[in-house]
Amino acid sequence: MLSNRQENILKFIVEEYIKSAKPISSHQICDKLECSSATIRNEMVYLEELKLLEKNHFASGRIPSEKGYKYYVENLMQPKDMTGEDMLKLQTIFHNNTLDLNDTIKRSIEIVSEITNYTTVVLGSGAKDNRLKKVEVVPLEDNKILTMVITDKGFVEHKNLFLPKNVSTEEVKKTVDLINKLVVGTPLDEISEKLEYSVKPIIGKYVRQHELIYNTFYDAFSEITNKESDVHFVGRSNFLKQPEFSDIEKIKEIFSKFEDANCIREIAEDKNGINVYVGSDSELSDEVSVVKTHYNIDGEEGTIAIIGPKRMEYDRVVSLLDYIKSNIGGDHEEE
Amino acid sequence: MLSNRQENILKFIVEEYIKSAKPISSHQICDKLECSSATIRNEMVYLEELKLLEKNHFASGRIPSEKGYKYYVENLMQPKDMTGEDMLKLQTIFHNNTLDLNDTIKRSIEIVSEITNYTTVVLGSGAKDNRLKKVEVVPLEDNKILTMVITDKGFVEHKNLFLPKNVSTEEVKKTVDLINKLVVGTPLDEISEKLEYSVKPIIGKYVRQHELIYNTFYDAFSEITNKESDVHFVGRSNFLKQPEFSDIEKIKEIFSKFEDANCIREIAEDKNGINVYVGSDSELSDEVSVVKTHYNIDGEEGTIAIIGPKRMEYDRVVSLLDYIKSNIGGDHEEE
DNA sequence: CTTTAGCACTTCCATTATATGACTGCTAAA
DNA sequence: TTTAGCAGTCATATAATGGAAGTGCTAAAG
Repeated sequence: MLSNRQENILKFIVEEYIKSAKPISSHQICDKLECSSATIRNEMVYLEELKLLEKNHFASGRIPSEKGYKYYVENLMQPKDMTGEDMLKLQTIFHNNTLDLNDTIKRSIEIVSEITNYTTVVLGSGAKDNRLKKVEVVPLEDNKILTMVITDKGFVEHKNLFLPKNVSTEEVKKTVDLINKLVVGTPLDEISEKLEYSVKPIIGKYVRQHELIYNTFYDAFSEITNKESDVHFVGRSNFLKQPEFSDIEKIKEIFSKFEDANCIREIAEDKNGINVYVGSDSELSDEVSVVKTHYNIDGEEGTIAIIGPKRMEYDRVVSLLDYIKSNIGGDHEEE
Repeated sequence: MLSNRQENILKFIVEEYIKSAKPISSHQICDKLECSSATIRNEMVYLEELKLLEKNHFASGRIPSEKGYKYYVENLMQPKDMTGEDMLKLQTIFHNNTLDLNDTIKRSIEIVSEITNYTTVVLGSGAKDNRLKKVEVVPLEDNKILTMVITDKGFVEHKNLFLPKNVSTEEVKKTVDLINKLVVGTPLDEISEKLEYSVKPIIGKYVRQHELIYNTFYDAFSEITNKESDVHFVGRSNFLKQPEFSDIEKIKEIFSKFEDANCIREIAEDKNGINVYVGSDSELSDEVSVVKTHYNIDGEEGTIAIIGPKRMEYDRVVSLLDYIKSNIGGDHEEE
């Protein structure tokens, strides 16, 4: 258990280091807390024994360790009031009624990325658990047709297909009718299976060239349902602005993680509320922290995450995320 | 006019520098061309006077200048045979019949980025010149409806709308019918105008709550048509692998250009064939080169670009792009 | 028992000096 | 026209130096 003074020292060091990115000396602290630098030094030795603080070298000031950041986030951090400026910028998004949920979220994290200089991500949940609402085809010029798969949650996936020359649009329409009659309401991830045992056996009765058409649709479906959930990244290059990433090797490490979308998807499983993952807990790199939250608005779900250096303004980021979350929820109910 | 030997020297320097990223000395050259280093040095002085070569400092070897690269690309470069390995990787994409044009292109530039370690981009032309094929609404649960705008080229844009409580789906459908009757066939960029003078005046006769519904659609349309053409970037972080970008400031410059999608869009206007833009001609940065080409397959058009350091394997990149271009053209006609 | 002043000690960092290696430019001879 | 050879220039790596920053420890004071 830490004494009050020890907590104050830790809090000061974390917050000051977040601002300056430079190790904090005992002298800097004794100006704030009313005691001498020697006293502070004694306390710092204790905090270092608890692995809450670290030194770069023998005679450097202290910096927070990963454990120190965590202690700060869990015990010392106070919710930060948002500045009017930040609020104003976000409100122009929330009050724009022409935006749907996805766009609102995307725009707002763009703002967040811009004002904080961190990297932000939205991770749609994709359409895996959606159910098929309908399939539709629209004939375009020549032998080109547009195929659309529409889900109950309003997710649309489309694909332009080129019909083999000996297949008429009529035949395709019959297939589509059959699919709509038999498969609508099925969750997307069971579609392939259902096509195979409920459509395939009877399609031959109604449609000529059924093999070709069936295969085309089967392929289109499996491609659509395998489609990875969409990842919307903003402000990756903000990492370049952080002094602790002036080393090109660290940048490489982070960016290669970013290019691998799976890695981002892994950070999605989540508890309720807003969660902070410091350093190694982030699953991305020991050098970064992730603040994230899950949303579920009328069945559309996803994850919003803010990624920055461990030396991140946790209080500000948490309150921004909180603000966004409370605003996207009630968007359409206001009117 | 350069002598044969001078051209050989320039060619050797460019190609060797592309491989090694290190200034080329006269000694390296005289092993290849059969003469002494002193002779080479004399020639190099001449090439430097013509601004085809540069030095980093007094006693360094030579590196190609921007003008030198251009001379190389226009006069000295020979088409490079593709390696079997590169071809094989691309063919797995081209022979996959379930992919439509966009996906084929995206996948193939992903391959290119991977095998070359350069950055690649596809720039769809968007749907600006497309004509409206139809508008469709699908009622989802509660007061949520899915609105889709479909164009004659198979471009689909969709948006989830929340209906105000006092508006029924029937009313919306009437509006959609009206739009389909009156506006179909109009180029997307003229839609707003046409809505205003041909739909708005009469909608009041058929639809109750017409103001609300009309405005909702009007907004949705203008948002959809203003939507920027899609930009698909791959392998941005490949720049980090290039030794000339070990300086974080240069990386910042490039990456900030990449974040600004407009900047990419500017590189789109194009002559026929495959074009090489070295350094300042690239419009991105003096430090990079862009190799790009425009495609137009059955009305779907766009630009493919490969972005790398000036010290780029021009011959290889050109042949890759050539190969892709000749393969995406005839994709669906093979069957 | 806690706090403080003071000093010795450690490490970093920027500066300077030095040596080395890599090339070129030039001159004079082939 | 080509070549050999040498002096001159610059980058790079390494080592030496002096200071600045900040700690740990000790002993005295509160």
